[in-house]
Amino acid sequence: MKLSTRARYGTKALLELSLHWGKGPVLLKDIAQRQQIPLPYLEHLIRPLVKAGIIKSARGTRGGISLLKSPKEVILSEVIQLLEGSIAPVACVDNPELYPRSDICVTHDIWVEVKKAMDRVLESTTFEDLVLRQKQKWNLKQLRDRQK
Amino acid sequence: MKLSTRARYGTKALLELSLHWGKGPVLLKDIAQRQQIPLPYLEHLIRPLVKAGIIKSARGTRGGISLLKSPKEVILSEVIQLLEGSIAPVACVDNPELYPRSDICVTHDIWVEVKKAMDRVLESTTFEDLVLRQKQKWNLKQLRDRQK
DNA sequence: ATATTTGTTGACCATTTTAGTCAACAAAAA
DNA sequence: TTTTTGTTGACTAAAATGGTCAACAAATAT
Repeated sequence: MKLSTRARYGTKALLELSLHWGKGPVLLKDIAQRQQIPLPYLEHLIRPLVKAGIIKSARGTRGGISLLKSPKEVILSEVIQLLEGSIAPVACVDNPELYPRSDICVTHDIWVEVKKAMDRVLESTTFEDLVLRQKQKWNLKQLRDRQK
Repeated sequence: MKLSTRARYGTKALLELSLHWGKGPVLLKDIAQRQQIPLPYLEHLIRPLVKAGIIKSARGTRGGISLLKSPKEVILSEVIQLLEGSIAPVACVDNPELYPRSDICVTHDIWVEVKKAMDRVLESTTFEDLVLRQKQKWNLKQLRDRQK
């Protein structure tokens, strides 16, 4: 039940972009370095995000990638779906019609509930939320560091 | 983020045992056939459940496996943990101490929330619940079938 | 122009995980 | 002592994961 690195790296990249929102494009190279992601791998990861219209990319000297939407409009569940595919714990949750017995299968119902519980968290989280949380964390850390 | 077959098969096997609770041991062969699980695979799957004291096994002519606890006392989250390991979507949720940056990492916090949401479902579900749901489903199905 | 800096694409690959299989064995009961 | 079951450990095929690499394309700077 682990999330793939695709989803983890991808959300981190989008968080970087969200923190940089409104300040022009960010270099893939820089994201890769700051988030410890192999650059050639990151190049592949962002592709579905470009396709989905969440980010755009530009080549050349002042290129890089940047958010197309406001962080407020980028929902975590959507991003995970793009990078990871469905988070349903079992395939029959997504298309019960393929699994003839799922209508009398009680474990099926439980996995539906688990997925809904995950969705409630992921659908209620935007990248604006993550940005706000991040800034709070940094403030707290500064306070802690000054105490020493 | 898919559950492994271990967890799926294992919970199905335990559901079979729960439905049979109080009526003596069930043959692995029968569980394997009813739930479409390869017998030699099932033999391996049940081992952690025996070790954990949830079921016991007996060899020989009137052997098989049977529940040691009442279905009411067997919690789904515990079973999943035994068969699948932690359901935490990322490893740093389980031991943040190994990941130095998790205290300032906001994605970490989200994964914690996702895990908690899953746990709320899995920890509140016992195999008695599953048995009751199963019997309700069967009743409904009978009613539906009579309508035809 | 052309050199440099970026992103794009597709093919490739090593490692790990998953989902089993198989054979030899052990114990209980008929 | 034969039959019926579960036990154990070694083994394996296939798929998924997590990348890498090379050739290319487009923007910008000179």
